[in-house]
Formats: sequence, structure tokens, C-alpha cells
Amino acid sequence: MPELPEVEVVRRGLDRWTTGRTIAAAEVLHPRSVRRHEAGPADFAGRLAGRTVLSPRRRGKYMWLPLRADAEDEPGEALLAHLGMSGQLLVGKPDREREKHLRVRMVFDDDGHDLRFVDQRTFGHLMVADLVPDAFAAGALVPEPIVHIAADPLEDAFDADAFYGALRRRKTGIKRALLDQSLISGVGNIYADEALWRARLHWARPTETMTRAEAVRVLEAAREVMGAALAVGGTSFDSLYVDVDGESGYFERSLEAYGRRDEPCRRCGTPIRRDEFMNRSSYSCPVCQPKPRRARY
DNA sequence: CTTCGTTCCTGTACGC
DNA sequence: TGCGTACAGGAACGAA
Repeated sequence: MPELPEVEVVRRGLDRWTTGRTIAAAEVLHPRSVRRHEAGPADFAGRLAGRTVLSPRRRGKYMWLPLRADAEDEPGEALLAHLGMSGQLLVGKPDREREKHLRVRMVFDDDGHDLRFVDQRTFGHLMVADLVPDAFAAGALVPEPIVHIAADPLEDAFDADAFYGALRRRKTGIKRALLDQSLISGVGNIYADEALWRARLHWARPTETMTRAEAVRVLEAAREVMGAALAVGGTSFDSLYVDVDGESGYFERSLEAYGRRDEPCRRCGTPIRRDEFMNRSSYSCPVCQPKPRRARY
């Protein structure tokens, strides 16, 4: 499942393969993949044809390819992408076989490698969006549909004090807060569990009573674990998350909590527990991460 | 306003 | 072998 490190791996791959190239045509094979492009698939394709893509940007789990403006005074646009659960952006020879779940295909005017959006579960999406001023980084631009997405902890624009203040005002549990992309972006179920294990915090720890030291601990843990994952190409549980050339990442072997039900905690040996949480799974160590007396879900 | 449950989707694993 | 069911879960949306 692509979270911040996996999306960053893909962003870097795109930077290498598509930056500066001009899209000749885009073909939408499944309308659901462009459902957030409200003007429809034909408009989506029309807005991309003839446009040159610039160096890709990322915030949290979203990435976007700015499109070179036709004229100086035109509002900027970008091709915005979210991989959802199973989305892949793949680069390869245009004449290779079509993937079973190929949803959108873009070819370039140099007849070189094409760009394909492949997505089994169709939770991901692509759209062309206007760029607007960023609420977090002065002078920067972000696609309008993601102005509500907070800076991620690997950005300079991330404000740890503001994050701590928001935690204290919230009446919820720390994991729910970590997964709330309007508070901190880029963290999904896997890295939330890993960060909480490293910070020795239970997922239901109420945020309104958290100390600054605890907040700093979980933030540092999130940065460390996502940085380490990025360094080895991300986490690939199955073939659903891959780089732009189809390669898997190697971080799965380094996971300490996620997916390790009944396996010994690598700090204390206690079997890792699995709890139901938000209709999904939460993994933690019963000893290192004791459940708080007043838990919040 | 905040908080939280529901919903979308398809392939895999597993019990009977 | 085949069928039904649980599970994987990001984030928009709507209800309370």
C-alpha cells in the first residue's frame, strides 16, 4: 500500500523518465480512474495533449506533475495523482503488452517510453487540476484539490509546534490523528503502526493529554521509519506496490509491528497483538505499548 | 464546528 | 473442487 516512502520512490522515477517530455495523447480506459476530474475523461485527455510535464512534486501521498503553461499569464495546471491502495505509475516501452488493470495511458511526442496508470482496486485517481498558493510554504503552489492536505513530516514546511497544538485540541486517539491527512500527511496504516511501536505509544492514546515529548517522539519515529523505508525502495507486501519500472521495495523485512501478529516483539519478545481499529488492523506490542486507562478510538 | 462510520473496488487466502 | 466469507484500506462523504 503506497504511503509517503512508496510515493516518493515513484516520484523520483517519474522525475527521471518524464520530466521535460511532451504528452502527445492520453487515453482513459476506465472512467473511474479520473472520477475526480469533474469535466470528464474527454476533458482530462484534452487538457494533457500537447502539454510538457515538469519535475514532479509530492505532498504526503499525493504527487503532481506541473504542466508547462502555454502563456505567461495562464493559471498553472498540474496532473495530480493518488495511488490509492493499488495504483501504479509505470514507465516502459510503448509496444509492450497491456496490463490487465491498465486504466490510463499517456504517450509522448518523442515516441519514447510511455506512462501508464495501472490500478487493480481503482481507489487511486488521476486528474488535471489548477495550481493555487500553498497554505504551508510561502511562494509554493499546490493543486487546488489538495489545499486541505497538511504538510508531511519530511517537508521543510512541516510545523511540529502546530502539529502538537492540533493534537492537544483533538479529542481522539493518536493513531486516528496520525492517519488524518489534514493534520499530518503521508502516514498510512503501516507507518502509523511502525512509528507508534518505535515511540512506545498505544494507538488509542488520547491526544489531548499527550506531552510535547511524546509528540516529538512519535514525529521523530515517523520521520525515521519513513526515511529508512525510502532508502530501500519502500514496502512491498505483494506486487501491488512497485517503482515505475516494476521493481519492489525491500522494507517489509524491517517492519517491527505491522503484519507481525503473534510474532515476538523485537524489543521484549512478547507476541505482537492485532486489534480491530477503524475496520482495519492495528498491530502493537502489549508490553512496550500498554493500553491507556482512558483509551480513545 | 468536530468526530466517526460507511462506502467505493478486486484479488487472495482460507474454512467447510 | 467449489463456494462463501474475511481481509487488504485511503479518503471523500454524510450523519450525528
